[in-house]
Amino acid sequence: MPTTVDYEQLLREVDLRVTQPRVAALAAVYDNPHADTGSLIESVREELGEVSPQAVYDVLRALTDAGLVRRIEPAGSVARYESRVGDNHHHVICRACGAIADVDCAVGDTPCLTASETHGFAIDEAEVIYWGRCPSCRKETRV
Amino acid sequence: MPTTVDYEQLLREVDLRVTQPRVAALAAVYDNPHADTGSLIESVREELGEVSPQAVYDVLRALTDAGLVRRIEPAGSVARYESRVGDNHHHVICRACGAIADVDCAVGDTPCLTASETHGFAIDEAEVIYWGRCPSCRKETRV
DNA sequence: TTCTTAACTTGAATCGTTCCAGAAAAGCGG
DNA sequence: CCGCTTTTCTGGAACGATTCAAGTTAAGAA
Repeated sequence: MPTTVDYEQLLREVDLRVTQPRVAALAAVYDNPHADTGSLIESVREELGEVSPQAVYDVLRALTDAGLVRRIEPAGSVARYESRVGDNHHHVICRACGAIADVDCAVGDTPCLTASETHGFAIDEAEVIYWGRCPSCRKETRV
Repeated sequence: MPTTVDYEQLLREVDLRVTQPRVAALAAVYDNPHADTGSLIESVREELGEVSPQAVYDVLRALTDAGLVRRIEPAGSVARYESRVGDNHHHVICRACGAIADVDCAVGDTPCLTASETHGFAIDEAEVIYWGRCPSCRKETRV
């Protein structure tokens, strides 16, 4: 579990000024995987008191641009953020409740990076989303 | 190239009433692959005259629910629709201009359907998006 | 044709997100 | 430690895609 000092270190490494909202937002993303912006705003507020939503939006954008966090936008959902970056993992999402879980690459490190026909595109990332139903939603349907 | 009769046939097959907006919207999706809702509304209006945006929204939802068209929502983009359904193909999207092209499955029919660790999820679809730069945007950068 | 149901119109509302101008704070050189 | 410069944060408003609600119209069955 990273400490405040670790978060400050991460920020400095990407030339971002160390501010309370940034440290708190970074910690919130680490503590709440796949959380949406609203949840993160709440987390930051629990830590620091009143903070404007726009500040959190700005911070998340800065963190995303710097590569410290990853923004994911599943269809039919609001933007979500996660702290795992650069390891080429994917996601499995429940159609019913929207729950998200991490899935490591099925085949080696960059499995789907090789499309059959690229139409001349220079591909730099393959994003994979597995759609299905999570365990608890499967139970509910059976009842 | 399907005709109006073909579209009517498709609608009847899924127990949807045949209406002018529906036929026009279905034709629009076939004629404009990966078009967003706004473009489809325009296409329908060129065909039928004044049609309310909500009608097109409703029609597209009905067509999507019926499985006649597929709705895709790339991150950072509005909803788009395509007529290719049920063939498990994927997409390559340009980060710069948002252009979308179809990509057939790299490995057989259901390549990525086998995640390494499913967390108990019942997976029914694997959605793959290849992110990169399209040929024309690559040219622009070089200049 | 007549009836029933589904579909369309009109109008407004919602919600996540972004933009703007001004105030505040952090970092840095002195 | 002090003041300056730059960046960030605040507060408010705006935006745009999508959805909701109520009433009217049209499609398909009897």
